[in-house]
Amino acid sequence: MQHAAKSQPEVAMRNPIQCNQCSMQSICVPAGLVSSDVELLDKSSREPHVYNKRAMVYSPDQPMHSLFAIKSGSVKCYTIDSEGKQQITSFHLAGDIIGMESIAKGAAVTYCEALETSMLCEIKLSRLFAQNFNGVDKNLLQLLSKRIGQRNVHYLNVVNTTAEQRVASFLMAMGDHLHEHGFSRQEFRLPMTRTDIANYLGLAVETVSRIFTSFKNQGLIATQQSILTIKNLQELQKIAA
Amino acid sequence: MQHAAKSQPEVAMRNPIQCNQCSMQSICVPAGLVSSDVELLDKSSREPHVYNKRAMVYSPDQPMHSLFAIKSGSVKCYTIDSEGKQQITSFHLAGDIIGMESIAKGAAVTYCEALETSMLCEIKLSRLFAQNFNGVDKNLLQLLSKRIGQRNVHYLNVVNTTAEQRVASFLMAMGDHLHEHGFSRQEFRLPMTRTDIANYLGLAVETVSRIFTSFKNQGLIATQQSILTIKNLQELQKIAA
DNA sequence: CCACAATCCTGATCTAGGTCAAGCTGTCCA
DNA sequence: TGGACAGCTTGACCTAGATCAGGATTGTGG
Repeated sequence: MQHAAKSQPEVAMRNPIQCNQCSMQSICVPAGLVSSDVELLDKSSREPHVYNKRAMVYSPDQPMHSLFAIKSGSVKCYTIDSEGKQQITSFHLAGDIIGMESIAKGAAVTYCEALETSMLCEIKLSRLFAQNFNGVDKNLLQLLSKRIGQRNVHYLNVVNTTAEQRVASFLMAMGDHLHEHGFSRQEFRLPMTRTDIANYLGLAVETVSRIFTSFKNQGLIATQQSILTIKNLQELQKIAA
Repeated sequence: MQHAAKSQPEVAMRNPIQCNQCSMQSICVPAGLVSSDVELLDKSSREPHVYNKRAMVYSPDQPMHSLFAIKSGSVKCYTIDSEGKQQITSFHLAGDIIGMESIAKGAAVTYCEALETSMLCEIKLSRLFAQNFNGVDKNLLQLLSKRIGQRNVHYLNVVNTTAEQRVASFLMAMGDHLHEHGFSRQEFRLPMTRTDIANYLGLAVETVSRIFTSFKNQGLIATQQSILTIKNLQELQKIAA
């Protein structure tokens, strides 16, 4: 992800990192493969594709037999309801694998749009299955299982919680995710708009804005442009709980 | 599930149905196996276990390397928050496979409790993997993928919707699920309390109760005890949308 | 078959957060 | 370099649904 403290810009775009050198190896689908197996991966599974801000990665009903690994940047997944209103189901940052909910149908079930210039690797399922890599299925299975758990956690964060709790746990989740991928937990860029955050959390923009202001006044966070600093992790955590 | 129109009580308990005769075959994990393979399944994967009302199927952190297929009855899955309050993440009826979110951790992440006398088959993952059944992994994968999609749908039904919409789409979802498994879409038993429904949908019990009454007054539904009849599917659907 | 506990319903208030309106800030391009 | 536009903030008001309180049903164990 385009990040304040540790950004890796177009370099990787011109010199694609091999899977066995990739920083995402431990979380990527090929995780658990010995390095020699990685070589066998389809070339298209190794070369990241660049998406500009607002570019669509996939759309509902589009046939899809791949997952995508986000090497850098971020995306939002959303559906459009009967009144044409966007409803965001998830945000994904560098280090995430997306598209898991498409496997059942063989086609995308949501829109997926880049929030900023992003690099994604396409991982073709057919290759994974055909080459019958040892351990791949089990890894994939664990990945999907984990995702179900994450969806449950997000659900719990939204149902039966106050607006303050939702925003606090959203910020904590962002920090935790980035931290897991070697970035700072307390200082990062929010690639999505307040409107997107509000939509995702089931709140009005105004509410999100007010809560940000309130958190700033309490000295819990600081912002300048889209850079967010968590100044009091403990207290924010307490609110999120 | 214990059902008004089509119930299958203790019979199956005493004479366990073989997997290849089981009505759930098409949705169960062994789906896609040829019948001869089914014979190889662990005996424990074929004999349903009976859980009485309020019996716990599993609890968080309990080591778990199985899925459970609900042959009859129903369960609720929930977590307990920091204040000791129960928060229901999902209900499951006959025909559902549960425990998918436990695969990643190798241990349960929620409580799972029978809502009524229920029969569940334990499906050991180790057996499925060890015997390396052809097609099992792919089926499992599709199952998990589908579940992620379902979790998203439920999330969308709760975020940014009115109380009326939530209750309507909850009832529709119940009907649809039962219909998929050969039961009546419009007349069924609600095995969970209003309190449980409210908790699941992020509402107060009183609100759920009022909406049930309102739907009754509008002639959309009828209830007697826990039997619910959807009298105007179209209208209810319209509200749910 | 009765009693008592759980569940369900209904009415009266209260409030978190939505909605509406308007001003502010930053950024992009002519 | 100055609109114009998208995003953000703030204030005033208003409603959906929570909370509180009580009463009606149900169903369950002794």
